[in-house]
Amino acid sequence: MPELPEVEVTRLGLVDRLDGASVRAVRLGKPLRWPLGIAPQALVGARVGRVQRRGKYLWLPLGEAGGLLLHLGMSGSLRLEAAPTVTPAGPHDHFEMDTDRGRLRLTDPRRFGAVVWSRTMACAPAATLLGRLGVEPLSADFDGGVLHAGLRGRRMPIKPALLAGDVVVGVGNIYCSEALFEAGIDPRLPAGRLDPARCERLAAAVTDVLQRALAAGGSTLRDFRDVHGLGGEFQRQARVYGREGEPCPRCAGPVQRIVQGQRATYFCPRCQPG
DNA sequence: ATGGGTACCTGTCTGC
DNA sequence: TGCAGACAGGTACCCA
Repeated sequence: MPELPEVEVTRLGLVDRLDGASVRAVRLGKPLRWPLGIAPQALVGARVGRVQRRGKYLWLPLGEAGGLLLHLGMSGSLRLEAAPTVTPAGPHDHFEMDTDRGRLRLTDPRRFGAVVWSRTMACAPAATLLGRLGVEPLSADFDGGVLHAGLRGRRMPIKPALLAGDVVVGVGNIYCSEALFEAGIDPRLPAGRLDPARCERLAAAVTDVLQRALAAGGSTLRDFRDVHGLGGEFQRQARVYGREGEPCPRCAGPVQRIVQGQRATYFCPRCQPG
């Protein structure tokens, strides 16, 4: 997916344009990960509030009508098209919400994404999905201490441990490899073995990588688009992700690719000793 | 509690 | 050219 920067880029593109919009129609395409959980007509007439983000989830408040929890899965993106430019729904458009400010559309070829109705963020099903999420990496609450405390006792390698999202949210497969490279930490190191100094370096690297990605509009490997249909640029700045065999930008040795938990990890064995 | 594996689904690229 | 197989940004869930 869309990792945290891509979701935040999406949120930033929606928040002002949708704030106060009134819902005119809701249409569903093929089934997504879970059913919507409410009749689409029940949302007609609702007024949209300010879009929020928690981890990689977006929350679209709908006033009295509750709200929608959205996830972009692996291949999803949201577009907001103004009235004159609306295009017909394609085969991968699985959710559409017409408002007086334009049409919001979820395009998601792989359909790992989700749009789920919930009364509030604090009740099920939203609360269930959000309940296990760790700290927000771009908030003041996140630092090396949080990381160190959260990883204590874990024998799982740091790469999948960071990816799991229960200590810190939003660090997906690209940014995980990038942050570990920036911090000089071996992705295979057992998570609980990271000392406070390494945790401090890693927390700083996570924050830095995510902020730079956000500034670049996120990463577009294939599917991701912002609400205007534009791709992100961060993938060009990636130091190790997707660069197996290429020279490490620091030591010029070959970048290595390994598989951890069925996901590719890219790293430099010389610059990431532990 | 931790952690490993599986499942969901489609499109694209690689190698034979 | 055709086709099988690998691979892709995520994460809930089941089981050991």
